[in-house]
Formats: sequence, structure tokens, C-alpha cells
Amino acid sequence: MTTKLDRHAGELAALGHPARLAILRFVVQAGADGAAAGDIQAHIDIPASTLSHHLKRLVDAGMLTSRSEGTFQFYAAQYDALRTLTSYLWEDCCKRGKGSCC
Amino acid sequence: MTTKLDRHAGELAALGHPARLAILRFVVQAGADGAAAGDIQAHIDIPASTLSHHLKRLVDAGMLTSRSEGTFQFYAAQYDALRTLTSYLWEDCCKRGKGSCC
DNA sequence: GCAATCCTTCGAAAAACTTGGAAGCAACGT
DNA sequence: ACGTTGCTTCCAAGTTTTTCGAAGGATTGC
Repeated sequence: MTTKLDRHAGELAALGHPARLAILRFVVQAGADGAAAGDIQAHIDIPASTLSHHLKRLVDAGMLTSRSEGTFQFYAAQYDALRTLTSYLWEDCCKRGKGSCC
Repeated sequence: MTTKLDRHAGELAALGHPARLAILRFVVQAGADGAAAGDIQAHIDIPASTLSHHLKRLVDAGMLTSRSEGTFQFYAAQYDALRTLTSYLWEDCCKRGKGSCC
């Protein structure tokens, strides 16, 4: 069994790489339809095989979904997963201590 | 020079480990005063040396600060850094596409 | 001073991640 | 059918991370 903690740690690890973070942001900004792998490559400028590894990592972590359209491969952000992740970080903030932090 | 992208990727990588994510959450929930290393250890139950490495990683990434009080070492969350990081992920969301995601 | 407590650093081995050329596969145009 | 385009998988080397026992400060209490 994978705990919520492990799953979110995996998601954060997936985002914890400059290329992958750049990819996520590009795709997040692309909106619901997502962006084609080629467009992503044009934007972040890394070899195709390296990009493909990173994209797979992000999909495996559940941060992106992929859909094919002809020979194109579109990647779209999993906004819900991202939302859940960010709120997890702040969950029960200051519950046990003082301070107006959140 | 370290870009904003690299810095935030480093922060995410620091959070991208089950033990470190557990540490951050424990400390976030501890409030402004933070928590002593010993209390953290009691909560997540890993060897002291391993814990120390993880704490150092989180401090280096700027997610925690540390302060000593006698022989105790207190760690407190950098709420600002966490806030900046989470908003970075959503920056310019859907700017280039359609969709009501954020 | 001496022991005890609290934590960090050293060191070294195993595991995971990162990188990218080459080769492969699938869809499209001609 | 054949080349082209768009992307993925194979492979292999190099780097980083992760782990934790043992040894090393630093500070407090006696």
C-alpha cells in the first residue's frame, strides 16, 4: 500500500527537477487541452529522448495525462492532483503551535 | 546564477522524499517556534544521523531554518518560501489556453 | 572534571536518477 | 510502397541520493 505521504512525496520528487518543473509550468499554462511533446521540446530545448523520460516520469507521478492525436502526443496538466498536492503541504498548519502563518 | 526555476526545483526536490515531507509537515504544524530535532525524530522514527542529513537538506533548500537553544536544535518552517513555491506552480495558469482550472 | 544528552559529521556501500545516441514504431503524405 | 515526421524505448555510463553505524563536537548537570 502506498500512503498519501508517499504518493505526495513522489509527486514532489517528480516536480523536483528543473526540466520537469519547466515542463509542468509550460503545460499548466497551456490550459485544459495541454501541449504537444514537440511544442514542449521547442520551449525547453532538450534532446527528444531525455524529454520523453521526463514526460514519462510526470505521467507516472500523476501530474500529467497524455493523449495521442495522429502522430502528435499531447500532455495536459492534472490540475486536481496539483491542487491536492499544494493543499497537503499546508494541511493543519500551525495546529500545534502559535503564529499566524497561513 | 541560479534562476528562479532552479531554486524552486531544488525546493521541490527537497520535499520529494517521504521522510523529508513528513518532517516538513510536522514542522509546519508546529507553528512559528518550530520543533526540536529530538521531537521530530520521535515522530518519524528514523536513525539520528539519517534525520540530520534530511534536516540539512531542507535547510539548504531554504524550507526550514534552524536555531540552537542549549543542546537542543530547533527547526522552523519558512512559511514564506513555501507560499512562494506553491504560487509559482500556478503562476500564469491557463494563460495560453482555455479552461477554468484555477 | 566527568558523564550524560543532543545532535552533527565521517565514511562507505547500495540504490535511484539523469543523460542522450541509436534504433524502433506509428501515422501521414505522395 | 516509401520517405518523413513525431515521439518512445533500448542501452549504457556517469552522477546523485540514500542509508546508518561509528566517531566527534557542544552543552548541561553533578
